Amino acid sequence: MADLKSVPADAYLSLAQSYGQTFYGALRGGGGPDAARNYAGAPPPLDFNPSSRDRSGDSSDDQTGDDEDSFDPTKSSPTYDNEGKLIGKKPKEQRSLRLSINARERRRMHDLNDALDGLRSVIPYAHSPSVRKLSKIATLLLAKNYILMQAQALEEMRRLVAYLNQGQTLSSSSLAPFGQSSVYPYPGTNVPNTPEKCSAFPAGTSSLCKHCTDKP
DNA sequence: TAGGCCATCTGGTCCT
DNA sequence: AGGACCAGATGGCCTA
Repeated sequence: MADLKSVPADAYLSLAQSYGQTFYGALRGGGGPDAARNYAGAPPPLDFNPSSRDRSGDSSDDQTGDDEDSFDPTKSSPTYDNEGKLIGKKPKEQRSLRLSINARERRRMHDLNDALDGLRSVIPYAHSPSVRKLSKIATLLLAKNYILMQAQALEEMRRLVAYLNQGQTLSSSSLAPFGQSSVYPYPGTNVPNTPEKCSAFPAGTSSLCKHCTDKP
């Protein structure tokens, strides 16, 4: 499903067009085996485990987990609140509440990342180990363009179906062979037998349309 | 080394 | 009150 083959090459290029550096940078990144190093990892486990994450070297990560923190006064002293809101609470309670909030936020971000992974899995781009995973912004932009492209393809298909239906009706009444009918499915478009440009697809040519693909 | 990307922490705001 | 959401700050990792 999420295969490059499902999208014509030119369409794919146009998909990437609005991306700019971010997208190309992501694709470019895949050179060596280490290109996908950090990005080849599975989505974060549901139950967060700092030791299982590649980026556990992050200093802030040391505070993750719900009970692992040996309270570091230099990092989060109760006095950090200059509004005085938390001053009245016991430091342990404050700390516990903070950790709980942090854990929730972490979970929320992991869910968001899981959703992004799901999105990446259904949009067409090279899912090869040698290609770096799309960044978040690139994923969103590519998905948007992909949706727009699919909508356009759907519309094109609808028009073609309408055109074919009409052609069938006319040919059954032996007016003209299909493709040479003087009647076109769109008002005001009396198309000659070999049109310069297919008016069925104003946005351009279509691989679905005989007029567009046939060379005179 | 600069820039891009990311995870996490944190405080604020809004909603139930 | 507690949870969800958001945006800013921070620091780490990686690549050109």
